[in-house]
Amino acid sequence: MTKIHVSPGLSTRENHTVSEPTESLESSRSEKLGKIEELGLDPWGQRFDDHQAIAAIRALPDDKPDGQRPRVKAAGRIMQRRGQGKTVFIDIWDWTGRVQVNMGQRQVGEQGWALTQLLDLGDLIGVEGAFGKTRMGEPTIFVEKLTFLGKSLLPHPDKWSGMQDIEFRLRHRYLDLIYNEDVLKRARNRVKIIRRMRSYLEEKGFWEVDTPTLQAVAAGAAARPFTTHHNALDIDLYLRIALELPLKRLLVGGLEKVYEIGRVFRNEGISNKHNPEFTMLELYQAYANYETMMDLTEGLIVECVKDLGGDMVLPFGDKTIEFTPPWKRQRYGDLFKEHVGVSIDAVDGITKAAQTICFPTQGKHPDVVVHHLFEEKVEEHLIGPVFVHDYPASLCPLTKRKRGEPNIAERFELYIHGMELANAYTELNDPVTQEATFRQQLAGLPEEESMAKMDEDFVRALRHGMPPAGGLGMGVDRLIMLLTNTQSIRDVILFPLLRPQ
RNA sequence: GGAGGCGUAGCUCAGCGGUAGAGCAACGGACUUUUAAUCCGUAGGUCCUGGGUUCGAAUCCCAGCGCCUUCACCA
Repeated sequence: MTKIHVSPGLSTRENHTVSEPTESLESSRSEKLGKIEELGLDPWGQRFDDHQAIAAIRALPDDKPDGQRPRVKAAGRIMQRRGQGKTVFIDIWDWTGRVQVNMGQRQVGEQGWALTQLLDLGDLIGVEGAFGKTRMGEPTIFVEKLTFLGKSLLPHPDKWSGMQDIEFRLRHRYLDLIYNEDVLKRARNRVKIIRRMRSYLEEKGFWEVDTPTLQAVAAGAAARPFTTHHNALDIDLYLRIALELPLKRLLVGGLEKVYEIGRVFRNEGISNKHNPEFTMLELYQAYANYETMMDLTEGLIVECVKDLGGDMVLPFGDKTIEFTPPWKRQRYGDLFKEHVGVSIDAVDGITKAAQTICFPTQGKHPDVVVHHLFEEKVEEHLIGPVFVHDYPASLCPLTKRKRGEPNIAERFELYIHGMELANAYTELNDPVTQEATFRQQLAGLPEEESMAKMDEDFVRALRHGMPPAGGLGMGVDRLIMLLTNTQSIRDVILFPLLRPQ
């Protein structure tokens, strides 16, 4: 991509090399790279041991008199440069912070000073020297030894305006991390949240397992899968759409508490709440039920919130979310009555309510109408966190029924800020019902149309006896959105899917 | 997939029918405590792509591509 022009009107200046006027920005940096080599230095750097985090250096006392100043060693990227004749001030940045360093001609030696002249914004350097303050009061590393650690051949974004263009940021996330502070902070918080999830589940006695991403049948959820192909076996395979069925097989195998935090792939639309690949937490606990899952879910998220800083009230957009436990637990039917104004089994009232929002009811199962009304009228009020539980059974055919209430399924969804964040059941462990329901769902649908897939092997596993169990699925990306006040899923996923350019 | 918006220098943006502009970055020069350093000088463009209208298009029109917003779809 480098443009190299040979212009006929070469410079008339003498005694030193002048860069070509038409030369690209990149090749002037390439020239400097050559000059760094001529100094006998490695323009791509070498191992640089025992450097300190910039934040740690900045925490050191900076008010000692010359001679008693702490010795420090740092590595980082050049963010700004202010020349002042025979001294130069450079801001270097690492993932903990930013600090000013000073190179004086006398202090860094002949080679160091020659190197200083070749430094560009974006280059990586290592510095060693004393840490103190300048006359202007700025904490500064006064460099005595300068080490070159890596050349940036391409110019970096504007030091002041940074990167604004969203597309540019997404396609150059590595620069976004450097130049937009929030991006690194959010990535950091994502790491913290997932780390705390793992440690919490470890404390509770769960095993983390890995189950296949490539599957012969993409089952466990109603979603369109991605297709791929295995050459040696000459078979089509699917990328998983859920973690559920392999994990439940492990329940059959005697693993009483298992979970997986893993990527699932759904070949569907993209929006600020949907990425084609996203991270799910699914966990299953033998001899438990959906109430066990409520306690566990609440504990898990509360611990994550604590770990982010301890404040139980977090901002989200123009609202705040109060995470202090215990969270509300409300029956689906009660919420429906409260916000729609009619009872969940009052068919006439429901039809009338549906008409007020112009939702056609003809030929529809009453519970389908009920759920549409729920989404329209109730969800927006669920700022929560709130566990909505005891769903109409027809909405969740693969869930165990409540004892003595055959029309109610033991399921909850956790709502926070109107968003469905987690979904949990008392798992159906009856293979006969499971298979019948599968078949009923598939009835009359051509293979391609149906998004719910029959997994014969899974039903066989159930026939060997799966313990009664509670199961939970949670959208990890969405949880991170809520806990980090992020409106778009693309900003909690480092590399969201973009159309190739 | 529908509707709307955006796409101009490496980055951030202005220009919206009459020679392509600014700040930062870059290049040459001055300056040993600056901090968005300053000062003097220089260079930098497929105005997203392709058509059309016009004497003349970055600008107006059409199509395409990409991104954003929103709706639809989505356990």
